[in-house]
Order: sequence, then C-alpha cells, then structure tokens
Amino acid sequence: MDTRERLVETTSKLVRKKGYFGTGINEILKSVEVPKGSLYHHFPKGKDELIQEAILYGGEAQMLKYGNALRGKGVEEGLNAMIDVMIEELLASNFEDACPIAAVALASGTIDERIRKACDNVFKGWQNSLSGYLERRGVSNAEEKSQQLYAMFEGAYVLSQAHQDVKYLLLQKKFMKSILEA
Amino acid sequence: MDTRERLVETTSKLVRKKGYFGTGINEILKSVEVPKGSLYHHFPKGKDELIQEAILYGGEAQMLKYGNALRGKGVEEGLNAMIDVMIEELLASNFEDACPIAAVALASGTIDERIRKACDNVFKGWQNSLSGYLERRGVSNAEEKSQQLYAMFEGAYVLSQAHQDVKYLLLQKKFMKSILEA
DNA sequence: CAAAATAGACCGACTGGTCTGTAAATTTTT
DNA sequence: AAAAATTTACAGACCAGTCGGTCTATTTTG
Repeated sequence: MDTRERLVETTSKLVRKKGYFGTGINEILKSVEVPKGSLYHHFPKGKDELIQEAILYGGEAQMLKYGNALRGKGVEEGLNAMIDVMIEELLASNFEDACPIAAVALASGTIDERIRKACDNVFKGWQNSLSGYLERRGVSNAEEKSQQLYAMFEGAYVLSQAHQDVKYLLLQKKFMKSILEA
Repeated sequence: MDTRERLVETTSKLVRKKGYFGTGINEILKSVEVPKGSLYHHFPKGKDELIQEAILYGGEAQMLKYGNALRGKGVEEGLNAMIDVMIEELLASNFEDACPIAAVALASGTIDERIRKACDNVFKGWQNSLSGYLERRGVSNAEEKSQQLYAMFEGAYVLSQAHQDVKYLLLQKKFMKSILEA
C-alpha cells in the first residue's frame, strides 16, 4: 500500500472519531509514520484536500459495506442487516466511531465549501443506492421512502452513539415496516 | 447580563457551528470581549467546564423552544410546529447551526466523559419531554414512539443541514403519522 | 478592608504550512 | 545501451500563528 493511500485511509479513520477540527495533520503524520514533505507532495493544498479525499474514501467504503449487507436479500431482511452493520461498528469502536460523513458534515457550514459538497455527494450516493434497492424489490414510492429511511438510520446512529446504547438502532428494525407500508 | 452568562451563551452559539474542537477559547474571548482571567475565574477547569455548561444551556434553550411549539396543540399539529422550529433555525443560520448537542456528541467518544454525559442528559430530557407530551394526548406506546420520532427528527436535521435543503425535515411531517399510528 | 471580578502579559505545546534538500525512478538525449 | 536531464517521492528542519492554560496585578464591589 503506497504512502498516498495510507494517508487517506488513516485520515478517514481519525476524522470519524474526532471530526474535521479535531484531526490534526501532525497526528495523521505520526500515525502513518510519514514525514510532512510527503503529505504536501501528494496533497499540495494541504489538510482540506486530504480530508476531502478521506471523506469520499470513507463514504465509498461504507457504501460497500451496506451494499454487501443488502445484496440478495428481501427488503426487510436487507435493511435489518444494514442496521446490524451500524450496530457492529459502534460496538467494535467502543462508540467512538461516528457516521464517517456526519462527523464532518455537522461543521461543514464553517469549512471549505468543497468539503461540504463532498459530504453531500456521499450522502446522495448512499440514498440513491438504497432507493434503487427498494425500487428493484417493488417498493412503492421508493425515492421518498429511501430518504426517510436514511434520515431514520442516521438519527438512530447519532443517538445510539451519544447514549452509548444501540437501542435506537434496534428500534429502527421495528418501525421500518411502518414506513415501507406507508 | 453578567460575564459568566455571556460566556456560556456565546460558547453555546459557537459550538453549534464548529463543534468542540473547532471552538477555541481565544475566539470565545474575542467574541464576548472578555479577558482570559475572567474566563478562568468563572470556570477554573477551563474549556471543558465551559463547554459542558454551554451544552446544558443550549439544550435547555432548545427544549424551551420545542416546548413552546408543542404547547396547547394536538399531536400532529404540535410535532409539525416543532419541525418548523428546526427548519427556521437552519434557514436563519444559512445552514450553519447544527443541532446544538449533536455538534459535540459526535466527537464525544474522544473528549472528557463528562461532556458526553452532558449531551446524554440533554437528549434524555428532550425525549422524556416528548414522551410525556405524547402520553398526555393518549398516544399508545408513547415512550418508544418518542424515541423513534427523535431519531427521525435528529437524522432529518443532520441530512437537511448537510444537503442545505430542508426537504428531509419536511418529509417528517408526512411520515410521522405512520409512526404515531403504528 | 476583604472578596469578587476584571485585566492581560506570558508560557510551552502544538497548529497547518513552507522550504530546502536528497534519493530514486523515469525520460530524454547521444 | 550509456549518460544526462528531469520528474517523482521521501525527509525533516523550520516558520509564524494559535492553542489551552497560568500567573500576577489591578479594579470593582459589598
């Protein structure tokens, strides 16, 4: 794995735990064991450029996880598996890993606009992917329902992390039926 | 308004825009026009103590807003008014103001545990308040439904902010019925 | 007077970023 | 193919500025 890729991956991990401002480049450098010159060689525009790429990288990785969970399953079964992915991530990280995008998106209004756009695009990708999934399985009004399900899952993720209790995510398994049948 | 209170209020505002790490004490001091000595007189333990108080303050202020929106209205009407409060806040701040608690809670796993507890308590207060509201209006299974509604609203807030589009919040007005009737 | 509050100079640590330099690759020229 | 020139990548000392925090001195209040 080359230097550039390791920088992006590690940044993605750190950003998830501490957000944009909480993740310093010196910390990244120390973690990857790479000198400063290398970072600014690969990312001439510095921190913003690196984090933007890390967001896209992390978002894509997450989408793959969700895609694997959904693949080849019925609607409810697939969505349940997707929620299980979130639950496992919270537990595995001792509730330190936030949703990789939300961790930055919440402060995005005060950061470089391109970073907000990157968050926006990742969210849109997730939602489109889910929308297609629902549609292929004959769910009516798939576009709107996928938006609603994402809002629910996102909120449950945030609350479960803050409370250090996965009950909010588990609750989604119960209430998703009401949305799908609406 | 005395110094201490102004410090807490301003910190609450700044934290909402930039989170825990993004809000520096020098910036707070400059904004409130107060010298450092005053801050450390009122908050001997420094930044953590100040932010912890700002979280509680901001959370309470938000609860009052929601309470006013709900008061004396029927279930759906009240919840719609509550969503309107969120929408107005996003628009008024040009999508810069996040949910005051989520802005910190997402990184809380890496900060002082007391700050996470403060976030936790505010969230619990909101949810209990909503739970009572639903119960008084004869909604069945009020506890669980209030948890679900909060998860939905929280997620819609995050997504609407990230996309700079209030459609996710508006969508809640449509789907809340499915939850209430479940 | 004493206590509370204000005031800000000052501290070491750390911030993101620049700069100069070296060592391999890769390409160009002969 | 060998030599020369150029580009890519790695390396880290160094910079001004800011971080959160301490400390002492002064002013205000009761």
